[in-house]
Amino acid sequence: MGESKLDHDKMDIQQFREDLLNWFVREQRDLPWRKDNQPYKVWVSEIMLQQTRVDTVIPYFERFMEEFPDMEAFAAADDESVLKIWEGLGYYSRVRNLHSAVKEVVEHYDGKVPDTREEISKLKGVGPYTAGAILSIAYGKPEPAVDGNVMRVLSRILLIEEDIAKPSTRKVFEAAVRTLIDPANPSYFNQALMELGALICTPTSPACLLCPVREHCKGYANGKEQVLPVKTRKKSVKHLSLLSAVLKTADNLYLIRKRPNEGLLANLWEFPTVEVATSKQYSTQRQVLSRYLEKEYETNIQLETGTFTHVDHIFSHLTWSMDVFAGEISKTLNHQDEVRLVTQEELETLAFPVPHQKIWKAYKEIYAMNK
DNA sequence: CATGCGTGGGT
DNA sequence: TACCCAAGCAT
Repeated sequence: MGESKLDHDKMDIQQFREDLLNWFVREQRDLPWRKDNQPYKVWVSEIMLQQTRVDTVIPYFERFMEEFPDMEAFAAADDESVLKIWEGLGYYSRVRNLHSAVKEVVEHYDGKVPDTREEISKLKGVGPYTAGAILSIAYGKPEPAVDGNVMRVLSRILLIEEDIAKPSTRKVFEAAVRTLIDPANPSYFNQALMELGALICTPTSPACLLCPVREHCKGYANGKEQVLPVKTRKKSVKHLSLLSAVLKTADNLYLIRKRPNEGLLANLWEFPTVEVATSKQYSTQRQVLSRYLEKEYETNIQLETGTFTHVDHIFSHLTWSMDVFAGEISKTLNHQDEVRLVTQEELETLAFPVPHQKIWKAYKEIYAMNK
């Protein structure tokens, strides 16, 4: 008597919270964005961490906070600096949206990050996960922050077999978190679930024997920890062949152009590049590229006979196979927004996608112009 | 709801 | 090699 199912679950939930949070207090990693809970820092770190590993983010976060220590500093930054500090981190629309949203907060929220889901969700780039993360970590609010870690961890603990690849499934886990979350410390609860997913309850071969909440785990109890979460995989990637050129004038200026302001690698700079149907012989490639460049830039261009490098790059949804020529431009051209002739030093202040960084690195090594 | 959007690491 | 994965969001 008095041992209703609800009472039993309540007891279990309290023990679960205690075991989880004790583990987190003991084992959490020392990360630069955990030094304090300033909303701005939490916000920046959460945007950087979207689909991105902790080890990758750390140096970016340090540089970011050094250059833009507060929202006012970041709001005042120019677009090129904003893109440059994100160079190599990927998903570049994140920083464009963050810049826009921080300016919005500085100008229309009196410099204070909103503390309700309703208001914070209006900011560009702040979706359901990021809203919950900021609200719980910076403001201590009992809001779910459901990311891939949380879905994996809770699918095992609660033995939830819904397909986590489906967008609608997130709601199931948000409901679960609302039941489980520790009202006394929502910040640690949410972070602990994610930390557990990163350190113990990993995608492959979870370390169940080291798990602080193994006794609460239905997946483990049923021998299903290896088959959870259920996740359907997606489509194959498309392969593209590209020809690219590093073009230099007689007075050592390089031709670069800005990519379109939306879509893949939006607003980043690149060496002139053209897509071709298939990879062909160098002589044919050289002809195709030469014709393209002369038509595009209406200037005389002399390409070297063979390519100086080949770059393969794998994106999440497509691959580039790039053959790259070096060449000379015989005439200068008018400066435009999208096309520029720049010195080596100027070039290196601008943001390039990784494959073009590889091209530039190979070019400098081959033409012995390091330093 | 499905798709596009980066990059680097792991097996 | 060829996947799969990582603190998602906008459209």
